[in-house]
Amino acid sequence: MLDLKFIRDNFEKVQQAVTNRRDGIDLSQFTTLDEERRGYLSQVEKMKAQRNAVSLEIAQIKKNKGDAQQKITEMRDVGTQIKTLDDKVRQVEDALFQIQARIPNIPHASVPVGASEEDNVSEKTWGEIPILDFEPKPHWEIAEKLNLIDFEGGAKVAGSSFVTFTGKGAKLARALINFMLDLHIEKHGYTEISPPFVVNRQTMFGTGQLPKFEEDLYHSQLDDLFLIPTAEVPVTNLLADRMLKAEEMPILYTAYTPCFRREAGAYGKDTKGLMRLHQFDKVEMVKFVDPETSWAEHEKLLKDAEDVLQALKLPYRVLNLCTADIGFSAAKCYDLEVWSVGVDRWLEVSSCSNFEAFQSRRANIRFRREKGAKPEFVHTLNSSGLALPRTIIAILENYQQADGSVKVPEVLQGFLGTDILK
RNA sequence: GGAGAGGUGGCUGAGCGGCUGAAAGCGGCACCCUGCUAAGGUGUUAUACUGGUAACGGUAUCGAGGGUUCGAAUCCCUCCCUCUCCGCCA
Repeated sequence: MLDLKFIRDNFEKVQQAVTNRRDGIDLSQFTTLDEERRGYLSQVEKMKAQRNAVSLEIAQIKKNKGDAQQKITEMRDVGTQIKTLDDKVRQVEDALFQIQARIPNIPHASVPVGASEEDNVSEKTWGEIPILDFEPKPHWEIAEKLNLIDFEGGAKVAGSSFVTFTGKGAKLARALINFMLDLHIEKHGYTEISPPFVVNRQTMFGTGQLPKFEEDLYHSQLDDLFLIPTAEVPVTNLLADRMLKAEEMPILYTAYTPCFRREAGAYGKDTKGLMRLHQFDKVEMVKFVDPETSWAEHEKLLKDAEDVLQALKLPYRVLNLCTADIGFSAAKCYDLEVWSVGVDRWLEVSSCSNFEAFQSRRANIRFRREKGAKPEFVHTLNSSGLALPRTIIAILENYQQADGSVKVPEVLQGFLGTDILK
């Protein structure tokens, strides 16, 4: 969320950002509402000041055993007027907030302006695309043949786009989770968090999923609780309403969680195999940093995510997402895409974003630069490190052998207890 | 699910319906004193919105939302959360 005063003072800039993002939000009411709000506010505050003053007088008069009836009657009227004006203020503020809460973050200057994902800029590629001397199979065929995944079982117990990992497939997922967590904890200095997989409305607001994207979330009406679409949500909000000390930052958290997404509007897309699921596993990294350092931390975060792919020896590229493609809350976002020979395309396995103060303002995560200084909002960042299903796709497809077996990436062999899946 | 206790500033913790934005302590900051170590003294120290170039004002905020009242941290109602005990269950 952007600061109200910032929007007021930089209205053109905000409008430009909205346009560049191809975000449909209509800002035309903002200025009117903002001015209306301040108008009512100054009116009602004057009346409250008067009421406060007269109330003191009444107290004095009563203390001296005088008759305050006249003033009390006057103030009774003022009180009623205050009540009506307060209602108006609230109404206007609600309307204003509806707009404010839906305004996306301002893209950083280094974000390419673009109209669609076509305009994302490839910053680098790493690794060699494997050349197979046989016709590569897609992962769903490999997985089914090796009994790693039960696609029908998932569909039966839950519905389409839910899968069940079985046997070595389940263990491969667990191996990946352990490998990634250990890497981030031991090599990259993150602290492991195992958060709730279910969160309340306020928490979803804090990271920006609400109010705009409610239809993408699984929701329990009875409790007004939501299944998390990413660990970013509970982990970032873990520090909501906190006042951090400058010296405790940066705070680095990593967490494994399942992620639940309704994928509304994506029906019929990527229905084969593991490409797009309603539930998937992911290891996430979250950072809370001093605003001065957040862009450097963003690059380091990207590196931490890349390390996973490099360790797995999977070829990938880094995209700098253009204005039309970055997420609502992000000021800048790199996507990591792995190449997979079976499906013959790039697959997104990580988004690495800097949110600057956009989330911390919503979740009220602050710090003091030094003792006695004014509180400021921290900057938050996060990156997948990585999402499992597409990583598994890439492993199965890129490591497949002519005989139908799959070699296990070296770094996973210890976790999986074997060097070949067959 | 049943019974009880409680939610106040960066933290701990007081607070008869009116001079309480909120005692006290801790912590922080500034200064002073102290010839060592340790300590001691004085002052100062919330946030947001809003008006103003500024100086400086105004308003709000004691879990949330309503209500009573001229006036609510303080009284009433509803809800949320935390803790303790009991029951049930991984």
